[in-house]
Amino acid sequence: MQEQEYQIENQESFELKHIFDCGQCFRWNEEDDKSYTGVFKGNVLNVKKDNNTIYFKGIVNGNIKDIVEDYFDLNRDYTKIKKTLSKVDNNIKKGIEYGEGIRILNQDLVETILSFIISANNNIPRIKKIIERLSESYGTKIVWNKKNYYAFPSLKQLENVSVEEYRNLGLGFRDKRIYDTVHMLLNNQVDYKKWYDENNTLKVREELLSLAGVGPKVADCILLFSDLKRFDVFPIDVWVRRVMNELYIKNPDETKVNKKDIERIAYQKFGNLEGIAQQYLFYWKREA
DNA sequence: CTGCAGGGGTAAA
DNA sequence: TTTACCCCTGCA
Repeated sequence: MQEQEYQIENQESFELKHIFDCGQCFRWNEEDDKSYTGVFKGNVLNVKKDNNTIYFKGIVNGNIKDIVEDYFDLNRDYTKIKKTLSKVDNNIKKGIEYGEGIRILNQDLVETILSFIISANNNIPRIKKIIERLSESYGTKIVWNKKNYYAFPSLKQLENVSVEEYRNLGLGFRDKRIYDTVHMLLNNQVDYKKWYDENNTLKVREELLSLAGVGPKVADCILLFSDLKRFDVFPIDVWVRRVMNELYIKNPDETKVNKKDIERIAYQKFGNLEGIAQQYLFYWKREA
Protein backbone atom coordinates (compact mmCIF):
# COMPACT_ATOMS: atom_id res chain seq x y z
CA MET A 1 0.00 0.00 0.00
CA GLN A 2 1.25 3.45 -0.83
CA GLU A 3 -0.13 6.96 -0.63
CA GLN A 4 -2.58 7.95 -3.32
CA GLU A 5 -4.30 11.22 -4.15
CA TYR A 6 -7.51 12.14 -5.90
CA GLN A 7 -9.53 15.29 -6.33
CA ILE A 8 -12.93 16.31 -7.62
CA GLU A 9 -14.33 19.66 -8.69
CA ASN A 10 -17.79 21.11 -8.19
CA GLN A 11 -19.26 18.15 -6.40
CA GLU A 12 -22.86 18.85 -5.35
CA SER A 13 -23.87 18.06 -1.76
CA PHE A 14 -20.51 17.60 -0.10
CA GLU A 15 -19.75 19.49 3.12
CA LEU A 16 -17.23 17.86 5.44
CA LYS A 17 -18.84 19.11 8.62
CA HIS A 18 -22.31 18.01 7.52
CA ILE A 19 -21.10 14.55 6.51
CA PHE A 20 -18.95 13.81 9.54
CA ASP A 21 -21.01 15.53 12.26
CA CYS A 22 -24.46 14.26 11.41
CA GLY A 23 -24.09 11.28 13.72
CA GLN A 24 -23.53 8.51 11.21
CA CYS A 25 -19.82 7.82 11.83
CA PHE A 26 -17.38 7.76 14.74
CA ARG A 27 -13.89 7.56 13.29
CA TRP A 28 -13.41 10.91 11.53
CA ASN A 29 -11.55 13.69 13.31
CA GLU A 30 -11.03 17.30 12.37
CA GLU A 31 -7.42 18.46 11.86
CA ASP A 32 -6.01 21.92 12.58
CA ASP A 33 -6.34 22.89 8.93
CA LYS A 34 -10.09 22.01 8.98
CA SER A 35 -9.56 18.87 6.94
CA TYR A 36 -10.75 15.54 8.33
CA THR A 37 -8.87 12.27 8.69
CA GLY A 38 -10.60 8.96 9.12
CA VAL A 39 -10.10 5.21 9.06
CA PHE A 40 -12.56 2.99 7.19
CA LYS A 41 -12.46 -0.42 5.49
CA GLY A 42 -8.73 -0.70 6.13
CA ASN A 43 -7.98 2.71 4.60
CA VAL A 44 -6.66 5.91 6.14
CA LEU A 45 -7.90 8.98 4.31
CA ASN A 46 -7.61 12.73 4.66
CA VAL A 47 -10.25 14.94 3.05
CA LYS A 48 -9.93 18.66 2.53
CA LYS A 49 -12.25 21.08 0.81
CA ASP A 50 -11.05 24.34 -0.70
CA ASN A 51 -13.57 26.46 -2.57
CA ASN A 52 -15.11 23.97 -4.95
CA THR A 53 -12.38 21.38 -4.97
CA ILE A 54 -12.24 18.37 -2.68
CA TYR A 55 -8.84 16.79 -2.11
CA PHE A 56 -8.47 13.20 -0.97
CA LYS A 57 -5.19 11.59 0.00
CA GLY A 58 -4.23 8.62 2.06
CA ILE A 59 -3.15 5.03 2.36
CA VAL A 60 -5.80 2.96 0.66
CA ASN A 61 -6.07 -0.63 -0.48
CA GLY A 62 -7.25 -0.39 -4.07
CA ASN A 63 -7.88 2.49 -6.40
CA ILE A 64 -8.54 5.70 -4.49
CA LYS A 65 -11.10 6.97 -6.99
CA ASP A 66 -13.20 3.81 -6.69
CA ILE A 67 -12.89 3.80 -2.91
CA VAL A 68 -13.93 7.45 -2.59
CA GLU A 69 -16.85 7.10 -5.00
CA ASP A 70 -18.16 4.10 -3.14
CA TYR A 71 -17.66 5.33 0.43
CA PHE A 72 -18.99 8.84 -0.14
CA ASP A 73 -21.92 7.60 -2.21
CA LEU A 74 -20.90 9.87 -5.10
CA ASN A 75 -23.05 8.15 -7.69
CA ARG A 76 -26.28 9.05 -5.96
CA ASP A 77 -28.14 12.18 -7.04
CA TYR A 78 -28.61 14.06 -3.78
CA THR A 79 -29.77 17.17 -5.64
CA LYS A 80 -32.75 15.24 -6.90
CA ILE A 81 -33.46 13.75 -3.46
CA LYS A 82 -33.34 17.20 -1.86
CA LYS A 83 -35.63 18.62 -4.52
CA THR A 84 -38.19 15.90 -3.94
CA LEU A 85 -38.07 16.21 -0.15
CA SER A 86 -38.17 20.01 -0.18
CA LYS A 87 -41.62 19.85 -1.76
CA VAL A 88 -43.03 17.94 1.23
CA ASP A 89 -43.23 20.89 3.59
CA ASN A 90 -41.43 23.91 4.95
CA ASN A 91 -39.89 22.04 7.90
CA ILE A 92 -37.89 19.59 5.86
CA LYS A 93 -37.07 22.38 3.42
CA LYS A 94 -35.38 24.30 6.22
CA GLY A 95 -33.61 21.17 7.43
CA ILE A 96 -32.22 20.57 3.97
CA GLU A 97 -31.02 24.15 3.68
CA TYR A 98 -29.18 23.73 6.97
CA GLY A 99 -27.54 20.41 6.14
CA GLU A 100 -27.41 20.63 2.37
CA GLY A 101 -23.98 18.97 2.19
CA ILE A 102 -24.94 15.76 3.95
CA ARG A 103 -24.16 12.45 2.26
CA ILE A 104 -24.88 9.07 3.81
CA LEU A 105 -21.66 7.06 3.86
CA ASN A 106 -21.31 3.45 2.71
CA GLN A 107 -19.76 2.08 5.88
CA ASP A 108 -18.61 -1.47 6.54
CA LEU A 109 -21.51 -3.57 7.76
CA VAL A 110 -19.82 -5.38 10.65
CA GLU A 111 -18.16 -2.18 11.87
CA THR A 112 -21.52 -0.40 11.75
CA ILE A 113 -23.27 -3.18 13.65
CA LEU A 114 -20.70 -3.22 16.45
CA SER A 115 -20.36 0.58 16.58
CA PHE A 116 -24.07 1.15 17.01
CA ILE A 117 -24.37 -1.55 19.67
CA ILE A 118 -21.74 0.48 21.53
CA SER A 119 -23.75 3.68 20.92
CA ALA A 120 -26.68 2.51 23.04
CA ASN A 121 -27.35 4.78 26.04
CA ASN A 122 -24.03 6.49 25.37
CA ASN A 123 -22.67 9.82 24.17
CA ILE A 124 -20.58 10.52 21.10
CA PRO A 125 -17.22 11.41 22.74
CA ARG A 126 -17.34 8.24 24.78
CA ILE A 127 -18.48 6.10 21.84
CA LYS A 128 -15.54 7.43 19.82
CA LYS A 129 -13.06 6.67 22.59
CA ILE A 130 -14.31 3.11 23.04
CA ILE A 131 -14.16 2.40 19.30
CA GLU A 132 -10.66 3.88 19.14
CA ARG A 133 -9.46 1.67 22.00
CA LEU A 134 -11.10 -1.38 20.44
CA SER A 135 -9.30 -0.67 17.14
CA GLU A 136 -5.95 0.02 18.81
CA SER A 137 -6.18 -3.20 20.78
CA TYR A 138 -7.28 -5.63 18.09
CA GLY A 139 -7.27 -3.91 14.68
CA THR A 140 -4.50 -3.85 12.08
CA LYS A 141 -2.00 -1.02 12.42
CA ILE A 142 -1.59 1.33 9.46
CA VAL A 143 1.27 3.85 9.47
CA TRP A 144 0.90 7.08 7.55
CA ASN A 145 2.98 10.26 7.89
CA LYS A 146 4.76 8.68 10.85
CA LYS A 147 1.49 8.34 12.69
CA ASN A 148 -0.20 5.14 13.74
CA TYR A 149 -3.78 4.43 12.73
CA TYR A 150 -5.76 1.29 13.44
CA ALA A 151 -8.35 -0.36 11.26
CA PHE A 152 -11.56 -1.45 12.93
CA PRO A 153 -10.96 -5.09 13.98
CA SER A 154 -12.37 -7.87 11.84
CA LEU A 155 -14.58 -10.58 13.34
CA LYS A 156 -11.61 -12.93 13.09
CA GLN A 157 -9.48 -10.50 15.11
CA LEU A 158 -12.20 -10.38 17.78
CA GLU A 159 -12.74 -14.12 17.89
CA ASN A 160 -10.72 -14.78 21.04
CA VAL A 161 -11.48 -11.56 22.92
CA SER A 162 -13.22 -12.22 26.22
CA VAL A 163 -16.07 -10.35 27.89
CA GLU A 164 -13.63 -9.17 30.56
CA GLU A 165 -11.29 -7.70 27.97
CA TYR A 166 -14.17 -5.73 26.48
CA ARG A 167 -15.11 -4.58 29.97
CA ASN A 168 -11.57 -3.30 30.49
CA LEU A 169 -11.86 -1.18 27.34
CA GLY A 170 -14.72 0.68 29.00
CA LEU A 171 -17.63 -0.89 27.15
CA GLY A 172 -19.61 -1.24 30.36
CA PHE A 173 -22.74 -3.36 30.15
CA ARG A 174 -22.29 -3.51 26.38
CA ASP A 175 -19.39 -5.97 26.81
CA LYS A 176 -21.52 -9.11 26.69
CA ARG A 177 -23.63 -7.76 23.84
CA ILE A 178 -20.52 -7.20 21.71
CA TYR A 179 -19.13 -10.61 22.64
CA ASP A 180 -22.39 -12.38 21.83
CA THR A 181 -22.95 -10.57 18.53
CA VAL A 182 -19.35 -11.13 17.38
CA HIS A 183 -19.84 -14.86 17.91
CA MET A 184 -23.32 -14.91 16.38
CA LEU A 185 -21.82 -13.37 13.26
CA LEU A 186 -18.79 -15.68 13.29
CA ASN A 187 -21.06 -18.73 13.63
CA ASN A 188 -23.27 -17.51 10.79
CA GLN A 189 -26.26 -17.47 13.08
CA VAL A 190 -27.49 -14.77 10.73
CA ASP A 191 -26.45 -14.88 7.07
CA TYR A 192 -25.53 -11.23 6.75
CA LYS A 193 -23.96 -11.55 3.31
CA LYS A 194 -27.43 -12.33 1.96
CA TRP A 195 -28.81 -9.05 3.25
CA TYR A 196 -27.36 -7.18 0.27
CA ASP A 197 -29.64 -9.14 -2.09
CA GLU A 198 -32.76 -8.92 0.06
CA ASN A 199 -35.12 -6.24 -1.22
CA ASN A 200 -37.46 -6.42 1.74
CA THR A 201 -35.91 -4.10 4.33
CA LEU A 202 -38.24 -5.37 7.06
CA LYS A 203 -36.93 -8.91 6.61
CA VAL A 204 -33.34 -7.74 7.09
CA ARG A 205 -34.43 -5.65 10.08
CA GLU A 206 -36.03 -8.71 11.62
CA GLU A 207 -32.73 -10.60 11.43
CA LEU A 208 -30.76 -7.66 12.79
CA LEU A 209 -33.06 -7.58 15.82
CA SER A 210 -31.99 -11.12 16.67
CA LEU A 211 -28.45 -9.88 17.41
CA ALA A 212 -27.53 -9.10 21.02
CA GLY A 213 -27.73 -5.39 21.75
CA VAL A 214 -29.65 -4.58 18.58
CA GLY A 215 -33.06 -3.05 19.22
CA PRO A 216 -35.25 -1.01 16.85
CA LYS A 217 -33.17 2.16 16.92
CA VAL A 218 -29.81 0.45 16.45
CA ALA A 219 -31.24 -1.79 13.70
CA ASP A 220 -32.48 1.24 11.78
CA CYS A 221 -29.12 3.00 12.14
CA ILE A 222 -27.34 -0.06 10.75
CA LEU A 223 -29.73 -0.27 7.80
CA LEU A 224 -29.29 3.41 7.01
CA PHE A 225 -25.59 4.03 7.74
CA SER A 226 -23.93 0.80 6.59
CA ASP A 227 -23.37 -0.19 2.98
CA LEU A 228 -26.77 -1.89 3.12
CA LYS A 229 -27.96 1.65 2.33
CA ARG A 230 -31.66 1.50 3.13
CA PHE A 231 -33.42 4.86 3.11
CA ASP A 232 -36.81 3.38 4.00
CA VAL A 233 -36.11 3.33 7.75
CA PHE A 234 -36.50 6.05 10.38
CA PRO A 235 -34.23 5.69 13.44
CA ILE A 236 -35.96 7.24 16.45
CA ASP A 237 -33.78 8.46 19.31
CA VAL A 238 -34.45 11.21 21.83
CA TRP A 239 -33.51 13.93 19.35
CA VAL A 240 -35.68 12.66 16.54
CA ARG A 241 -38.55 12.24 18.96
CA ARG A 242 -38.03 15.84 20.05
CA VAL A 243 -37.95 17.19 16.48
CA MET A 244 -40.93 15.19 15.29
CA ASN A 245 -42.97 16.21 18.30
CA GLU A 246 -42.01 19.85 17.92
CA LEU A 247 -42.79 19.97 14.20
CA TYR A 248 -45.72 17.62 13.72
CA ILE A 249 -47.18 16.05 16.83
CA LYS A 250 -47.04 18.91 19.34
CA ASN A 251 -47.70 16.85 22.43
CA PRO A 252 -46.99 19.04 25.50
CA ASP A 253 -45.48 16.00 27.21
CA GLU A 254 -42.70 14.80 24.94
CA THR A 255 -42.21 11.56 26.85
CA LYS A 256 -45.77 10.57 25.96
CA VAL A 257 -45.11 10.68 22.20
CA ASN A 258 -45.82 7.33 20.62
CA LYS A 259 -43.15 5.78 18.38
CA LYS A 260 -45.82 4.38 16.10
CA ASP A 261 -47.14 7.89 15.49
CA ILE A 262 -43.69 9.14 14.57
CA GLU A 263 -43.17 6.23 12.17
CA ARG A 264 -46.56 6.74 10.57
CA ILE A 265 -46.04 10.46 10.02
CA ALA A 266 -42.49 9.96 8.72
CA TYR A 267 -43.58 7.43 6.12
CA GLN A 268 -46.64 9.44 5.20
CA LYS A 269 -44.54 12.54 4.55
CA PHE A 270 -41.24 11.27 3.26
CA GLY A 271 -42.05 7.78 1.94
CA ASN A 272 -39.03 5.74 0.94
CA LEU A 273 -36.74 8.71 1.52
CA GLU A 274 -37.62 8.90 5.21
CA GLY A 275 -34.12 7.81 6.29
CA ILE A 276 -32.34 10.68 4.64
CA ALA A 277 -35.11 13.08 5.72
CA GLN A 278 -34.38 11.96 9.27
CA GLN A 279 -30.75 13.00 8.84
CA TYR A 280 -31.60 16.51 7.68
CA LEU A 281 -34.07 17.00 10.53
CA PHE A 282 -31.77 15.48 13.11
CA TYR A 283 -28.69 17.44 12.09
CA TRP A 284 -30.63 20.69 11.84
CA LYS A 285 -32.27 20.51 15.26
CA ARG A 286 -29.30 19.05 17.07
CA GLU A 287 -26.82 21.65 15.83
CA ALA A 288 -29.17 24.61 16.05
C1' DC B 1 -14.68 18.38 46.80
C1' DT B 2 -18.91 15.25 46.73
C1' DG B 3 -23.21 13.98 44.77
C1' DC B 4 -26.08 13.19 41.15
C1' DA B 5 -28.59 13.41 36.79
C1' DG B 6 -28.48 12.19 32.20
C1' DG B 7 -26.67 10.64 27.86
C1' DG B 8 -28.38 9.51 20.11
C1' DG B 9 -31.39 2.17 23.98
C1' DT B 10 -31.76 -2.63 25.11
C1' DA B 11 -33.31 -6.46 27.62
C1' DA B 12 -35.54 -8.39 31.34
C1' DA B 13 -39.15 -8.14 34.69
C1' DT C 1 -44.89 -0.42 30.36
C1' DT C 2 -41.19 0.29 33.57
C1' DT C 3 -36.50 -0.16 35.24
C1' DA C 4 -31.53 -1.37 35.72
C1' DC C 5 -27.46 -0.96 33.36
C1' DC C 6 -21.33 0.77 33.08
C1' DC C 7 -19.03 4.87 32.53
C1' DC C 8 -18.09 9.70 31.77
C1' DT C 9 -19.25 14.49 31.95
C1' DG C 10 -21.32 18.68 33.51
C1' DC C 11 -23.02 21.17 37.10
C1' DA C 12 -25.12 22.25 41.68
